[in-house]
Amino acid sequence: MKEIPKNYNPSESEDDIYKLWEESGFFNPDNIDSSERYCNVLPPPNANGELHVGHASGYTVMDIFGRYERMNGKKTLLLPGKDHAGIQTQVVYEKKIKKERGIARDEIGREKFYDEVYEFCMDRSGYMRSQEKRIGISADWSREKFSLDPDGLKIALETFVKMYEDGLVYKGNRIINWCPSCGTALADVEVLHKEEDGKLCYIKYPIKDSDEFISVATTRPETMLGDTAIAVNPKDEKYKDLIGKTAMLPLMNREIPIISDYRIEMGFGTGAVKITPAHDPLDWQIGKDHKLEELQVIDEMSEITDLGGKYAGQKVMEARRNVFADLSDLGLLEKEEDLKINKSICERCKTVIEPLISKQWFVNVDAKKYSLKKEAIKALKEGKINVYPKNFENILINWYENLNDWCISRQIWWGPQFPVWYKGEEIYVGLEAPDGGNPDSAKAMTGNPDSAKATTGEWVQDENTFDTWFSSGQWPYTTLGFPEGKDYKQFYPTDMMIMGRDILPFWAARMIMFGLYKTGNVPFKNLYFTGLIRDKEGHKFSKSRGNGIDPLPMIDKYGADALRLSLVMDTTPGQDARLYEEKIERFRNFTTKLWNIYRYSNQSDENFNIVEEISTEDLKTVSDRWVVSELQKTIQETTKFIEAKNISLAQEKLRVFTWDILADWYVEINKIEKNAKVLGYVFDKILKLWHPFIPFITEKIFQDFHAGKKLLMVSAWPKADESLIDENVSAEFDNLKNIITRIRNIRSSYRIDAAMAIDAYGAEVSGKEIIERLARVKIVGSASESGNFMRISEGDIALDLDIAKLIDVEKEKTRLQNEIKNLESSITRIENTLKNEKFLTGAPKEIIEESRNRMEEYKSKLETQRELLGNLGAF
RNA sequence: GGACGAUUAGCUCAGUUGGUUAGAGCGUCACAUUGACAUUGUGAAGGUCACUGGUUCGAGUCCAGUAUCGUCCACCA
Repeated sequence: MKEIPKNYNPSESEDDIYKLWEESGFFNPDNIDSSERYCNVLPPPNANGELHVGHASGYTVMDIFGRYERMNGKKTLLLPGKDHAGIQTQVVYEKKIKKERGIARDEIGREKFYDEVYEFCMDRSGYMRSQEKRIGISADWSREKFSLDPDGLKIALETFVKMYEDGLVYKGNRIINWCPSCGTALADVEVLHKEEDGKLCYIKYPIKDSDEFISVATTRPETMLGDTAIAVNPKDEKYKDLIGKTAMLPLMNREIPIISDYRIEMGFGTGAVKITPAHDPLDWQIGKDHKLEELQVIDEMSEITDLGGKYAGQKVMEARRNVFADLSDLGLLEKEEDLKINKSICERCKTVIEPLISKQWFVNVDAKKYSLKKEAIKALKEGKINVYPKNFENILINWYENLNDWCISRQIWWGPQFPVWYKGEEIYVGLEAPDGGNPDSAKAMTGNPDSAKATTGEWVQDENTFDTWFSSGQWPYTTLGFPEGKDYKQFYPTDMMIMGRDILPFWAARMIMFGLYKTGNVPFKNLYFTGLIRDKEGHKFSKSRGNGIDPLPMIDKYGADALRLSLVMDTTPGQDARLYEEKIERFRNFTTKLWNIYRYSNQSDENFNIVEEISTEDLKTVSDRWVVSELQKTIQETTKFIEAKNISLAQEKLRVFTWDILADWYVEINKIEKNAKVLGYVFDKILKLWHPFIPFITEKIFQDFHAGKKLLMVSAWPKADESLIDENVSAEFDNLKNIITRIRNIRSSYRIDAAMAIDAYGAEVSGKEIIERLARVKIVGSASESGNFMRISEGDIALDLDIAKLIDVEKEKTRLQNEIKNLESSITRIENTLKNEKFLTGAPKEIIEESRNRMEEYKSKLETQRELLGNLGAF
């Protein structure tokens, strides 16, 4: 007999198991012979850090589906990769060199900086890959991609060229979000809004040729230097007479018109607004519509420009104080109020955003020739993508409907440069530099992309780099090798995409738009959102809070399987879930349980082996038939739930079968009525059913039987054998089960010592030994005609328990009376339902039939209980 | 302001196309060391499914509204 330790030790075997899988070659779909395919291009984590629990959660879901499909015999590809993550990585690396070497990127220079960051990403990628393997993800590492790999990048840049030709991208002056710290423009989605305490400052602007004033309210007094109008709502009675007049801009002594615009809210502040088109998004819109001048008074370094008069050169905050003081001296400061203001901050470095006008590259998401957003909405509405959970489809559509043009140029160094060249006024867009060009001639950045316009007579490449999401939005087909790659041809459109709900607008939405535009097809057929993982109190994990759970120590301590279960069990797609150590521990306990079923099986029979097929002749007892029948139902239901992408319910079904049915009942009974073949058969099936969820322990056990000759990973997913489903066995087994439970109940409620066997009478009772053992009774003789016994019965099993001396008769009477009352009310309820004409005509036949049966069942139970109550009178 | 989500046992959460007496884990209480497992077993207590109305033979589930909490988007100068 094999010596099997009491507990499964994950850290001892997980690495070996993973190696076994990897060396088998079956992570690579080329080694699977099948006409069916399954592909999930994995979301590439940012190659600048390490794996966190959010990655682990996503990978677990991806791996569950991937392993399931592989066991179903499909050529299965989980394609891993890493993303260069432009701004974020640049920020991370700048911090690193600042800390370690005390230098800034300018001191290194663009080219060298780029090379260093590249090396850094390669290093981090390697580390992260090792972490990903520890989660157990069955990805094909031979195909691993990096977002700056030349092949994939070329495809992504070709898209830009195509979009340029189709008029879907343009370079233009628009107001953008400028991060003074990162020194780059940002897309709207890269800006966070944070509410803070601030001041609302009321300034009086004199009306020209009058001694009157008009008051405006602002949270940023310094921007008044760039005011080119004052706007009021046309319906505002208060200002009706002032529309069309001219105000004098204090400090600058500039004449500005008073205009009317419907976007001005009458109730807020004074109802009059200073308009600074160059430094506020709404003002910019209004300025465009009213053809106002745009005066840039703040530059990319957050300093006042020459247009700011005597404040030129001052930092924004400094200018604010000075403007404030000067207005105060002039008596033009009316008052100041406290106000909650919504500050825009950079997602990556948390610096306050400076809205300013800049010449940037934009994607026109609603172009005449091809509307990216409308095509995406259309595809969704046509049901080309199954979205899990379903309601996220509405969120996506809503997001598209509100989508504005997308700024894709960044003034950072880390990332792919625009395939655009300039010579004087000429512009060339294409993958290769035109003749005479010198693509390596990038110069130091000034923040103004126009500086790339060389005047030297040579072609000079645009210095801008792409927004990361421009390339990652194309990930599904760039990684597969659009349009001629073998993988593209066999795996696109992919089957599954899984991501956290927080990156829906960044990523899911863009992949759909790009996929449809470039390939004419959706990038994936199923889109599954996970919720966010939060801490025990429901807070988001964050570095500053220090409440994150690092997945790797958890794997060390409890095993990857336990972590996987804790991340996906009892969860709903798109719904946030909490994670904490006790929860992981609880699932570790489950793996121990599974292990011990295995251990028991070996101990009970020295030739124990797993068995793939079984026939009805092998089923000797009610319990055998019951457990095998229940197993078939479990196979059916588990499969059904996975197909419906409901992994949580699939696992719940399996857990109930494994723990409640198999371990707590069948294994206990098996100790008396041994049937190693049935046990081996059931065990084989649960190993397979559990494998996608907990791959390590299941494979480990499987290898104990197969010693590397066969892999559980590529074993066939079980199919239910309907001939083994016995519709009647459940009721039959329930009699046995219920009688045992009844006795246990009696023991518990009357405090009968668990160690003491209760004498009972009922010699011919079926399942005698099982009842004796599991309920700890001693059947000492036949039922007698008389005597102070408590009779219990379930179906055809009846026992007389000799416990008169041990129990409290009154208590038992009360219990029986209560049960009788419950049964009576249930019966009355069903009777009324069955009397209801509408129910009889409206409800399906099965339901009516079920109700009738249930009523019969209750009635027979009621009779028994009444009889028992009567018997008690004898005591 | 717009969109979306949540509200079910003390806590954390499941609950499939509407159909038994609404479930699990943890926690609590009582008992147990019986041939795997104390990382265990047995049993118990604990819920007017947020509220109001509607549809239906039948509602935790569908519809409308209300309340509270939360998320995202837009944004008030």
